[in-house]
Amino acid sequence: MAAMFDIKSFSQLRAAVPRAGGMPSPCAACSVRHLALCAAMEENEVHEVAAIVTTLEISSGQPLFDEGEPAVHVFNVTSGAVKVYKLLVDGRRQMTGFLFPGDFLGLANDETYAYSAEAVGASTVCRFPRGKLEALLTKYPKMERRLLNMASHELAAAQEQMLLLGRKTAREKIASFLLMLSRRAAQRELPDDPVFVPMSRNDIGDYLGLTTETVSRTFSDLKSTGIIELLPAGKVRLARRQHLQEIAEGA
Amino acid sequence: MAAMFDIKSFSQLRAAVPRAGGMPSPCAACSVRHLALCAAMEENEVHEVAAIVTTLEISSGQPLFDEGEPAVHVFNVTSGAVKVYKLLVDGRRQMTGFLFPGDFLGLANDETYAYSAEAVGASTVCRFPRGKLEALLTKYPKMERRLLNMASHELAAAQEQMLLLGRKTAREKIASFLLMLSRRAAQRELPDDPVFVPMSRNDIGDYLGLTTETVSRTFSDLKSTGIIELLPAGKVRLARRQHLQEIAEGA
DNA sequence: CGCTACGTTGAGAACAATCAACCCCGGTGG
DNA sequence: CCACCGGGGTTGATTGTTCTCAACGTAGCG
Repeated sequence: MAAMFDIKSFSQLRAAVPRAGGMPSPCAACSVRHLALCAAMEENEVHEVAAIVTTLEISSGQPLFDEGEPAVHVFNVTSGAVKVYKLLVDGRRQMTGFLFPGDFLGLANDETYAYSAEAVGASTVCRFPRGKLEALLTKYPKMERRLLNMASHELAAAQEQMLLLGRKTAREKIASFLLMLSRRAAQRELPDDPVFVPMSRNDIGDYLGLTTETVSRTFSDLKSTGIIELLPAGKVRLARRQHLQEIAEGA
Repeated sequence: MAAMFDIKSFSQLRAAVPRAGGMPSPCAACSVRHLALCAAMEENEVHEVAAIVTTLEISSGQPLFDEGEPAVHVFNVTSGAVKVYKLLVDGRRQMTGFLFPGDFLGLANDETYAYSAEAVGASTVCRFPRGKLEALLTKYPKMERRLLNMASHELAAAQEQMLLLGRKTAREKIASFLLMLSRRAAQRELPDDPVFVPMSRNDIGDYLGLTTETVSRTFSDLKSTGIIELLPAGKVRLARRQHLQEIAEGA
């Protein structure tokens, strides 16, 4: 298979953010506002968000923050993808999520981040100072409600992932993973059938609790059964989606 | 080993809730208020919570709700313990959490519960109609903030559990589990060294992504190494806590 | 007083991990 | 310009941890 990740094809994940350099309000033109925290805000209120936000361009592999650092910022992904993970002392890694445009990260009860985050391919995020965001949440309870909803969604996703990690076979894990990527792409109005898989086999393994080799073998296996097709540039066609769905559910 | 669970010893989990039958405000005397959602409320405000709450006595094994049911209520555990889990179609089960007094459950973005919940031993919970609680959250933003904090804590715990499920060995899982129980008991000012383990080997297995047999073998193994001691009535002494800690962290 | 549920232990099987070789592609520097 | 190098992916052979199947003990309950 061709390299799973290259910058050119990765651009398909980038939501277009048409704005002139130095424009004061990146939020007004934000293409993922309907998915993000800011969905709670009216047109005439977003400037208050814009006032505290910094837009950052993150190049591939660059960290946003590391586990244990003081949690001074929270983030919203606006283009590209971000992976978040935890490590054991001997280096074993568990990816706890892949985040796409509109997704939120950095919530911490503690004063430090509970996980590390880094860009998968070139990405952009908007960054909020934690204190200022909290002030905004206090001023706009509907924004806080929105955040609670997002956290609650995340919690449901985390529980689904626990089911996957604890009880599914390698085959079921990969099937679930591909369908999850497809569903999330559809939500963002990106191509969801030849679905774009921007992360490496190793990253996928660390997300699903498998090794690189098992991920690779399982892809090959699903391919040889005609359930998926591996296309160039990291795209995967879900040739028999219904069958894939059944595998994912453990049927 | 003696049965891991019996009603008599289970009573140690019950926080004393001294109140006369039919008293109007169970919340005023609630012994876990400082841990629960109501921690956000002042003395003179709890009656508003009491007005919408119903206190339920749940006997061992009785369900609170099942995955997929309309999510009309949310709950706060006040005594005993509750297990929450998800199922695959063929019956494989993943426990997504064990909840103790003060813990909250039933958050659902969707209109249906994303998981099932049932009592582990006789327990009591207080039940809120979802709509009325939401109204209260709107009236008292500090309560909503409290809920967000609780959700955020849960999220961190879920991520920790993903690390466990995806990357830890059986031995590491059991060590982590025992320490988690001990920590949570300490938070509730219950005995944390001979720690009380109220759930069955099977429940533990479904929480840790292991089989009953592996759980049992691993307990035996830790015991024969002198790291833990299995006491009657489901109590476990963490004889070498530091060592257990190192195992849990993967050292 | 047997029955059932739970726990323990053993033997063997199986799924995924590990160790290893190889390919392909892209980038780099001689 | 092309050979080298390194990262990612695939595939094979073997190992090993955990699962499965099975037997048995014990405690509590009807």
